[in-house]
Amino acid sequence: MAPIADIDATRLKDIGAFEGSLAQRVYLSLKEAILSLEFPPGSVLRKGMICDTLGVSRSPVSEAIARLAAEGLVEVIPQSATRVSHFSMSEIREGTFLREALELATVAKVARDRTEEQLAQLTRNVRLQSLLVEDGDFTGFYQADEEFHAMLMQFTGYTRLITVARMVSLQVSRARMLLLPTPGRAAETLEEHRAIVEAIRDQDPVAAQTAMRHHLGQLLPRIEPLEQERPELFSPCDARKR
Amino acid sequence: MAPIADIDATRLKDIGAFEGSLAQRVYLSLKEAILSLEFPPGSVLRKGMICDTLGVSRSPVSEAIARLAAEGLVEVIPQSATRVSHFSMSEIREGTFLREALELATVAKVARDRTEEQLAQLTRNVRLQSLLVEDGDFTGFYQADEEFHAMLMQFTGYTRLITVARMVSLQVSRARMLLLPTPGRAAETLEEHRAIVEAIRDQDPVAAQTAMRHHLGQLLPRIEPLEQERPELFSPCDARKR
DNA sequence: ATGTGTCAACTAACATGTTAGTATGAATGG
DNA sequence: CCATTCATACTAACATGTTAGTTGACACAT
Repeated sequence: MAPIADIDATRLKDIGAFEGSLAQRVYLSLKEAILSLEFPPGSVLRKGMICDTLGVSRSPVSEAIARLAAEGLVEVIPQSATRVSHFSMSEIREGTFLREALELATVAKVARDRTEEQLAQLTRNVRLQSLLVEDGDFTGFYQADEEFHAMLMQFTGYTRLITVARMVSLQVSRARMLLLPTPGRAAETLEEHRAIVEAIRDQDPVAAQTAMRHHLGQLLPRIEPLEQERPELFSPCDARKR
Repeated sequence: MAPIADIDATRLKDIGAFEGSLAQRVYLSLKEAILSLEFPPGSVLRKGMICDTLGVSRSPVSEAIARLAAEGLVEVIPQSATRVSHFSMSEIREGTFLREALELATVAKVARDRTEEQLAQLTRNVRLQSLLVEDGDFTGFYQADEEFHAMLMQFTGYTRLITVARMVSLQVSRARMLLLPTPGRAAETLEEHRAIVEAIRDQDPVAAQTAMRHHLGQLLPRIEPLEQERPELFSPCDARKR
């Protein structure tokens, strides 16, 4: 009768797998566990346990948690506890809004300023996606998809763009983990990517934005049903204790 | 001959003026000093000195500095020092790009979904701006300007939007401090705001975006000359030591 | 049985001690 | 006189000790 507020597991990826300062590595390890839903929404993070598991002191752990809190991945209740944030449909909607704003600006700029080399890279990526769809390699397709969008942002020449885009749509990325990819959807996605690349090829910013808007518009309707299907992952459903 | 890498002053606003945790207050105090250019770009932040000045220990100061580093306001050289970031024209350009992306999405949504009450608030704000221009109250006008944009973002119903917009254009805000407001520019700005509100009144998203794009486009050309006028504030000018 | 007050245990927040990496400058060799 | 080395001093990064606020359970009164 109490999976309501459960404790986190000790299956954090070892910090040796990452690089950078201790705090950075702890941050990445925790972030991965949260985004992969290995730490489910609502579960409690105990500093002491994390320190023991990872074999570090509380300083780097505190810094890591502070960053996660700033990004909204965890909620820290002062002097009491810190737990993994629940999903919130309003936050997810906001994330898609912000991401769309950035992606539209990105794709318009790239359509205007693209080089032949950049176009070739995009075309190559889409061809790779095509192969992966044929092979039914969804994991590979997911990666290629991510890379496609990252590539676009990189082509703007704005280095922080990817970082900001990742941050604003963190909740969306996490919710996306619950969506199992289907052959049909992957094929559709591929076509949407093709349309974007074609508009970029033609250096038509308006068409590129339209295609991107359509592409991004597919995600939210697929996430929304989750609120009914998995209500325990969302926030305002419970008036449990007290 | 060494204003090259100078030390920071002790004129931080007392943390008693802020609220929240110690770390939060230290963060706000430092941020204010950096954004107001009281800590000039390139100056070195010493943890010890900050601790003494503010009367706190290194923990909250470290957390505050970590946050400032994440936002790009300071650069920390591992094991060595942390200094206030220089201006970087490329970062400022990127900031304006990101801000424009967000403001355009914002204004389009508000133009679509606005209520009468929201329109009234915007109109009221613009009328206030008009008065302030007449009175030559530039400080007040600056605040009303900020409020105008904040209001728009608030009207979207997306709560993080303001935060994200502030963050991505932090460098721009800081650079803007070097621009002294002129009567002419304030009057122009007022007209641009009027155009935006009119498009929102007509619920015309495209016109609203056009007006907003024009409005935001005024800023960068006014910042760019600063790179020549105040080269010491910018980064890539020096190959000093070693 | 139920609402209330007290208390003990636990946590984040803060303070302080320790370590290790970097930069500076003096001493030395070319 | 200039380059190189090496020792020293200083810093951020990390570890650990301390404080104070919150929570939940239990006792007790109603």
